[in-house]
Amino acid sequence: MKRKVTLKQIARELDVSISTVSKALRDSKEISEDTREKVKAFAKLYNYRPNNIALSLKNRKTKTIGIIIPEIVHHFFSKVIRGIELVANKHGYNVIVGLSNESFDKEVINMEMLANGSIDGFILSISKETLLQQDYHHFNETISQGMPIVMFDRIVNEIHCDKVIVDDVKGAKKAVAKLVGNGCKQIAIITTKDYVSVGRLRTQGYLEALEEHKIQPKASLILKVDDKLVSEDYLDVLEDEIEQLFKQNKKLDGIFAVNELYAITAMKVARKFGKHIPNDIQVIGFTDGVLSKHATPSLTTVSQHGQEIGEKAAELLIYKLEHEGEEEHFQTMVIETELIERESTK
Amino acid sequence: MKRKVTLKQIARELDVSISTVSKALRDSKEISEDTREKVKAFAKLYNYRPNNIALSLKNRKTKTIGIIIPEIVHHFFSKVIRGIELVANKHGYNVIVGLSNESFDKEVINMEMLANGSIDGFILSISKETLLQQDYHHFNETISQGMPIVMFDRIVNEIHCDKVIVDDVKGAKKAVAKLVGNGCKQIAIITTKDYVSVGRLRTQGYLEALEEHKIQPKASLILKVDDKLVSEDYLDVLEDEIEQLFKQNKKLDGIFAVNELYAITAMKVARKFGKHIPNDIQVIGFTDGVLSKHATPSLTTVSQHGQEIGEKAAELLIYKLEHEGEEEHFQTMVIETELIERESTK
DNA sequence: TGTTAACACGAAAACGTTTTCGGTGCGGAT
DNA sequence: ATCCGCACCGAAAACGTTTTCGTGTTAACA
Repeated sequence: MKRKVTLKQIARELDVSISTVSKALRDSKEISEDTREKVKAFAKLYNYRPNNIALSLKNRKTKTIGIIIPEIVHHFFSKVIRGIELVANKHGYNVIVGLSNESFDKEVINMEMLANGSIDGFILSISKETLLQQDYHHFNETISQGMPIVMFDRIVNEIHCDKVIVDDVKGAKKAVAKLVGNGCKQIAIITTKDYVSVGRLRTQGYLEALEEHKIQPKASLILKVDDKLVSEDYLDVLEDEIEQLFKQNKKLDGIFAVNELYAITAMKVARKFGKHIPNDIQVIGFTDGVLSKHATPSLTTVSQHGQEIGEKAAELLIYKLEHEGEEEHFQTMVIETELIERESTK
Repeated sequence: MKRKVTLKQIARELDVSISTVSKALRDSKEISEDTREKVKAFAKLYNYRPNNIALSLKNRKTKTIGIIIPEIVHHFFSKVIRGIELVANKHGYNVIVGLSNESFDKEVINMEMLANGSIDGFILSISKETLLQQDYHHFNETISQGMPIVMFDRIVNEIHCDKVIVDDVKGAKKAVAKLVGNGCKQIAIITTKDYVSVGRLRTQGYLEALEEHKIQPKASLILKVDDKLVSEDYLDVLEDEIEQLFKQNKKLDGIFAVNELYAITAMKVARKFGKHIPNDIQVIGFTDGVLSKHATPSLTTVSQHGQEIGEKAAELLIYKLEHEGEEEHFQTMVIETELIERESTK
């Protein structure tokens, strides 16, 4: 077991000073051709690589980006990570991920752990619990310490930082307009409780679309599920609630669901009620997921372009990191959604 | 913007030495009650937190685990990460992830980037390209530098390190035995080309199960797809190949697929051929995926317990890290698979 | 011969910690 | 008066770099 070789060891072996070795390796003109060659040869032989930690300490830059997300077993979030990793790597950065698991405490702890020198900046999506408690002190504190943050998807306006979001309202409008255009008269929405920003925005889009098409919204067509139900364990409860929706609206012929699972479950319920998709009832989901593509029938969906979100977020952050000291100016980037038409609509 | 406060600043403000501050904060008996209180109060006021990088440099430990996986947009891998993160955090470790994207070069580059001091050890799953080229020098090099590695899922026996795997052979046998037990006479396997270890092992399990039940394997029942086809873009090609399988075996009544996508696609093809699942043909997949659960019909599958794999891998690694110097002894941990029965089998 | 400039290299500081090893001052014992 | 021990604190090294500044040697030049 040969430990990693350091400048000091090379210096000792070659009987020169540490500075000479360092300079030689960095091709400084100060060092004679002769010693430069000698040092380089030796370094190559022993496979010398500068120690990242020492460099980080010296430069006060870690070349590392911290990611905090609520959950990683999730198609959307993993796509975002992929996007971040892609451009981070291209710029010589690494990514270190922390999972909040939708918990406020874990979010805070994770951020504190990373903020003490381990990373140069954050890219994050806020946990549900944090959104619920509306306690954002940890974001403000890290920002005030000079550490830039980029938020994506689940954001809050109060925080002064760069943001990358999807136009949830517009995406939802597109979907609902599609249903209307396809002849649906009774369009329901299956959404989450209001405190999660994206649920609220998509509901807003639903309402706006109805209004634009002069359709009176009906309370019975708006199903707000507790979003613990996304966690796959409460599937039965979710199914029950959707069944109620069907029973209360016999003439239901269109469903817009704010996520993939709700949509898939709605299709399952529809089938149970003997309704044919898309002839009797049409369904549109909202997500980047893998379920939509491979379900039967495959699901028409509003794609969020998770990877692109990640890429943009990383670009914004890295720009901030490499242009420090310039006047602060935060932007909110909106990624266009795309309606991907599949078999669940006409 | 107030930068993070350091020991030196506290020392200057309080007119004591750096050492005194450090000791006071760590409750050293060397420092008088008085100054201890004073220092602590000041530190608390300015929200002092020791700089991780400096600590890492001093201790030559980063308390960080490097993960290298081929792909993150993948249910199995993200579950593994979740497991790793869980126990890592419990022990005060962070995780930093690198994606090889199934490329040998990216795997090497990522490892080199992290091995220079950024992390204490690796948890990784080998990329397909690496398995194909059988070039494992980067693993051996990092190990010989004293950095422990734990491999999971896709491993090679040549490398001397801890490993966490699923009993692919046994899992496959369970699945095929189930099909046999359910009365299937013509059981096909849809698998990958041989160089990916898991595909090979699962095929082996398939063959062993047949043998145990005195069934002659037939070459036409073994479909080896190029595994670029998992990438969702070659779906049509995959579908074609499976159609050929159906055409060549009119009496096909059981399918064992080595991953979720193959299984789902097989069900799609079956439906196209007018076969009813599970009455005419039964299907079993191999994975932890989300598709299986929500497909119609839902898919009977061999679960790999990805999260548990991650947890065990992290435990192995952390044990190694915290018991350095003890005699080397590598173990290979086998996580039991579980056959989850759903609607695609009788 | 004395001055200067170029060249080649080393010492040391700095990044932020922790820890070892010495102090200093003081009270009590001899 | 001398010595010892104790309580309290600081200097300095160490982790591995990079970089600034200084210094010695040599050759060129007046």
